[in-house]
Amino acid sequence: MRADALERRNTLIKAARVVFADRGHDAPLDAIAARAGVGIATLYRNFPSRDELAHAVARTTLAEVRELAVRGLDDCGDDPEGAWRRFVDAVVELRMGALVPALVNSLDELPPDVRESRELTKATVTDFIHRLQDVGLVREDVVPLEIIMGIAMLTRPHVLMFEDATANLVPRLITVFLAGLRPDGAALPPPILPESDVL
Amino acid sequence: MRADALERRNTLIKAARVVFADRGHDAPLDAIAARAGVGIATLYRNFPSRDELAHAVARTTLAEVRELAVRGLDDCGDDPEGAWRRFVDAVVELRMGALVPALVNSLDELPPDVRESRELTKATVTDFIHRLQDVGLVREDVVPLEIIMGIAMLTRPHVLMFEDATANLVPRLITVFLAGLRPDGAALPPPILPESDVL
DNA sequence: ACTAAGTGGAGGAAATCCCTCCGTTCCTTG
DNA sequence: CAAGGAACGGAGGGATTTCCTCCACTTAGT
Repeated sequence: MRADALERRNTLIKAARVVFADRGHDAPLDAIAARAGVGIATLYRNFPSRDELAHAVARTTLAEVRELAVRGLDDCGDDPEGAWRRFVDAVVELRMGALVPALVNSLDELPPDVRESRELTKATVTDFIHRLQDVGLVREDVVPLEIIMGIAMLTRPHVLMFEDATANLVPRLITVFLAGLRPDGAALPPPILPESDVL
Repeated sequence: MRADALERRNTLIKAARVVFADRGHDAPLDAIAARAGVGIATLYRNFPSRDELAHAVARTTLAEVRELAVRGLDDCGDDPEGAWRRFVDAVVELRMGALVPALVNSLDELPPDVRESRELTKATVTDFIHRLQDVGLVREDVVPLEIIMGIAMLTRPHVLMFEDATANLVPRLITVFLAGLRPDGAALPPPILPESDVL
């Protein structure tokens, strides 16, 4: 494969991740090509179908999440609290909210390697959270899956819901959510949210 | 206005609320008419544009939320905890998640009465939450608006994201969120979430 | 029973999105 | 540095979805 072609391919995957995150799993493919600064044909040549593109995104994202969880587990000895916070922040940054449909909708036709990656990631994240529960940072009456789902729900595509406001809002909501996950209450960073006119 | 026509109009508003909640603010109007058991023409006769329909939904929903907040304030003396929980449950039931775009996207062209209703509801809910903060049920470092937004985010349309699983998931996530809002930690109902294959 | 208000849904118009095709560009290798 | 082929871009026809009008028919109300 030609070097520049490979680079474009990766650019496409990155663009797809952003566009999926911003506009949902159904975003027009043209928008992805445009964001990648690439012709629509290039997209189709690399990923004949939307699913294949989504799977490519899933592969890299799942790998990243897994790596984050591994690192989290490593850091658990020293500073579990920091490890947890860093993990969540990074996962939020990845905004896998829009990815869920691709991983769930057609569970059966999921390519084996993606499915495998999914299981692996799930297992590692579960380990990590169980560890946090052992240490007493996360309440016991919560299933790891729920935590992931909560983060996913809170980081789902906004579709211009509130534009600027959201930038500060989501991290705040995540923090509240995290506080709700603790056996004790946890402090919150000060609200940056402007007294907007929303609602 | 003829009696049966009025009834159909209300049916349409109810149907619109459900469909908007299920499929988002962009749901096809045909789907709404179908759910109301009514021809598409009837919808257009009553609501010439999508916005007018959305505004009608907003009017009734805002009024309901306001009434809930008023009741919450009333019950605050006896049983603030129960009042809060009942309020949240009811608001979750209303699923105003999908309504937000209609109230935010074109803030300027919002019909005066809707805008007014919005302000009124906002004020009452804010009062309610401030009261809860005074009583020590809700942490002080959170803005009422954020709470509403959190609930809205967690109750946004799922679009078949996980179907059954979600039914149990959302209330659980709300509970975690509420726990995160408390100065202390709060207990959680037991997880009903099946060990699904999701993610 | 009469009338006017109200209804349903077919179907053309419009918008969106998909995806192929082919002339052009630019890596790469010798 | 030139030749060959890999890779590109984007126009545009086709398919799909959604909109929304139009009019023959139905029904509430007096």
